[in-house]
Amino acid sequence: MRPRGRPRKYDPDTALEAALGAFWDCGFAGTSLEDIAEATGMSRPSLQAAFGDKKAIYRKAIARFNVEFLGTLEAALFAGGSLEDDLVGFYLATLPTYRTGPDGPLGCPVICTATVEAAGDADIRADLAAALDRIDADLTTRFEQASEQGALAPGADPKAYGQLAGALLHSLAVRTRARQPDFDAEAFVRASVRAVLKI
Amino acid sequence: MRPRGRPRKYDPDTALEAALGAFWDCGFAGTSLEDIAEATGMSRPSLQAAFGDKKAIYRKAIARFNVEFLGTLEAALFAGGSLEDDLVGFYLATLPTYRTGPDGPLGCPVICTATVEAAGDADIRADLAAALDRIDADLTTRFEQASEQGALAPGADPKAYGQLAGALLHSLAVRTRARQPDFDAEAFVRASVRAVLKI
DNA sequence: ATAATTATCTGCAAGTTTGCACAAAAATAT
DNA sequence: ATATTTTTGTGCAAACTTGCAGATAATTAT
Repeated sequence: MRPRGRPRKYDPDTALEAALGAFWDCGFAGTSLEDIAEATGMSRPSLQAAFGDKKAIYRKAIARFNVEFLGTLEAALFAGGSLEDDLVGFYLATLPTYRTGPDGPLGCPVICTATVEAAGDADIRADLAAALDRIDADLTTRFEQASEQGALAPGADPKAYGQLAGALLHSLAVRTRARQPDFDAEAFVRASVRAVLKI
Repeated sequence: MRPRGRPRKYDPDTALEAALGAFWDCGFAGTSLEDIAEATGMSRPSLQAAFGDKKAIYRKAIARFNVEFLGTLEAALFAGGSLEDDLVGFYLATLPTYRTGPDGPLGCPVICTATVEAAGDADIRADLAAALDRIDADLTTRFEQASEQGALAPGADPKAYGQLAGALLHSLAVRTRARQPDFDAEAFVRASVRAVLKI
């Protein structure tokens, strides 16, 4: 059953996805409300009425991305394979996303655009820290699981390995957006996982 | 002997350092020429006459930072200690810089602010890629040196280890700016180095 | 039908941002 | 002294950005 007033012309979820695309390209400060309006097909006043000001739009778009993307990563990380396979699968699962973009790979919208704003904005900083924490926690859980199954060296600290593995993800995001000419993401992932797992 | 015309009121190097401070805080897009003028004490037209437009100021400020900072890091990396000590020293050498900032740690001005702009600006992207490449190359050289001295596993690829070690630096930059509440940079560095070196 | 509700659209007003033109100032060269 | 050179400073014009007010449209409730 429909709500009472005039029906929305645009689906909020679709609009947030389009808004994310704009922020992904140019970052928070580099994107104007006009850019977002163009990307979503909505007018500025409609955007503001639906989501709030620019910062609110940004945070909602990022939050929406995190739900979906981190879910995908967690599925890969806990796919039930060997530790090496699951880790490699975890990183490779980012690549279709990190490589999207109208004119080339844009990396991760959170790591590559929220980091700048984190210095001056406590809310965005907390959002970013929470996202990084969740990645660390997921990876730590996976290493704990591996440790229980004897797939990790006896004295190894799962939390330290979780943070180390998280670091690879951050770098992958940055390197993808920077487009280092000779960087091969797949080779980097496989070699790094093997090095970390002492294979 | 002085040059011919009216003497400069401000030292270009000092001005670029002040401009870097402004960009470090708010990023490229988030910093206005007025902000830079205030930080340097110069008027906007003087800034433009001395360095060019905003992008030119940014690139010169970043280039100046890179010369000094990467020099410091290289000195730590090739201090002549054990591989573990030199690597730990390399990362710890970043912390005084990464932790500076008027209201909290700001991370690395290159990794944390150039990455956003890299998507839309080929020049800044090339600058960033070159900086990341140089870090990778430095670390690779150090691992090659270690390999020759038998301090690395026989089959290990120094380039892969160089990229892995570079990744830790990228993450350190991002994490510092994000201020994860429970993140301990020194512990992260020591544990990660030990894990990578299979100790 | 009429009222009530919700969303959209047009337009404006205030503030920012940028780049440039032009005049003034401070030094050296002749 | 006068001209030349270089930097600095004031001011303006154009474009952009943002937020909001008020009108219009589309739907449901009575």
